[in-house]
Amino acid sequence: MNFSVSEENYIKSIYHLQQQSDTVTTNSLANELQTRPASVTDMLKKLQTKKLLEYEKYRGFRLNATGNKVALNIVRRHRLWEYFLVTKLRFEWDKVHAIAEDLEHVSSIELIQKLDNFLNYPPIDPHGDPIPDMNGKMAVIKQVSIADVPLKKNVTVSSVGNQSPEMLELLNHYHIGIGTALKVNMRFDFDGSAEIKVLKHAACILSEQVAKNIFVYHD
Amino acid sequence: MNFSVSEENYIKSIYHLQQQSDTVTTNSLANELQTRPASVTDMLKKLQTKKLLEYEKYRGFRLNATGNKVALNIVRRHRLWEYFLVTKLRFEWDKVHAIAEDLEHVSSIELIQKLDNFLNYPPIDPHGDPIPDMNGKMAVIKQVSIADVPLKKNVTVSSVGNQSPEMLELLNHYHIGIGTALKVNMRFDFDGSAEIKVLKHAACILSEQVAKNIFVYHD
DNA sequence: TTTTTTTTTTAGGTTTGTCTAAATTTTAAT
DNA sequence: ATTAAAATTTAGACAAACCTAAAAAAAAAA
Repeated sequence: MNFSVSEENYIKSIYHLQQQSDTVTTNSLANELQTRPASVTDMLKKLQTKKLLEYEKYRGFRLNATGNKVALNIVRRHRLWEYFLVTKLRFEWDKVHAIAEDLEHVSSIELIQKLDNFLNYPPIDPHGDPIPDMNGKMAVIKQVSIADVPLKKNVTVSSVGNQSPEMLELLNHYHIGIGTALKVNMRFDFDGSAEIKVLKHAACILSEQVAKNIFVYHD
Repeated sequence: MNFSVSEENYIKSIYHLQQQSDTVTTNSLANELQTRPASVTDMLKKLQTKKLLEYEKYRGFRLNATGNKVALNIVRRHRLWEYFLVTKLRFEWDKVHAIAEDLEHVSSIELIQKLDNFLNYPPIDPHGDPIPDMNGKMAVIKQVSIADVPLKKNVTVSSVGNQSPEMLELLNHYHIGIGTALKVNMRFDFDGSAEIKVLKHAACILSEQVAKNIFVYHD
């Protein structure tokens, strides 16, 4: 089934609000979408007719199994585009959300599959959130900072805590970005610094302050 | 200024129809957009208020300088996305139009600039049409087939005349695709076959039939 | 030059997604 | 348990983009 941009935005927002509280209220959704409660009620009726919601008047609502699947698909598209924008087009992390918000509504299934393949099936987006696969499954992610990851394990950078230009400068210098594969050779207890090795580049030392801000995942 | 998807589609279609005949008629535009003449008239009024058109009732219409700039920008987005879909996501040439039709309406300027940079500023899209630059300028393209290009010149594949699976198989085998840089080492008058060299691959011989179907450009 | 045909525009209606203001229901407070 | 406050829904409007049917203008034919 196919959904309008508006419908998709409602579905996605309901999904996000459900992560925090099981059922969602009209007001919170109106707030999330920067719209009016009356508009929300209108759309809820529509989504209910399309059988994506459990909804009882005045009682709140939640996505049913179908709605959840649809939501996960939208989230998948959003996060894949974010990953693309950061790793391929070299956008900075904080600039990609708005653009991905547009791109996510281009709903060709083949497009998204081929994009996923092109990006090498990344499990995590640049903000550290997991990317659902075709069936809506996402990896349960053991995301740790370089300060905590086991030594000698091959890991992949998933996100960075501090996005200041200064941090960016440092990361660029050491060839570290989202998706970079690296391993921690050793860690010095004296100051918490870590020696890391990025493929094809010389090993380098990161201070504890930096290490704590680089998050990685491993399988 | 920002335009709705509908407005953009009208602008783009007027631009395309103008390539053939200087002024455009209501009926031809309705036909191009698969819509009704009455709807076209409605939109023309709107585009006229937005000062993109020269339009006299019952007399036909055409884009003015501003409208033309807007149109070229949409064409630029469309063709860059087509190039992306074919060269990066490995879509076949005939499958990309519909998807690019959606992507072209995502109108972040920064997105398109970075995409252009990522793709290495391609001057020609996978159908052999020139890609306008930021200012709407496009290269006048000397597009020739491998059967006609001068020997020893560095050229880039811009499009392929025959898109059958058989042709694709052959091209893949020789590592030839849209954007591939190659040169023609020699050509045999006996049968019109050509020896070509693709970077990092062994030289190979293409029959005249194949050579005639591979179009290239050079600066 | 009339008449006929074709093209284009106007008039009025529909759908989607939004809004405001009023009514209703639920929740909280006295 | 009432009453007051907050949340939600209904009723009725509006803009964008489309539609059909009828009117008007231009082009073609007699």
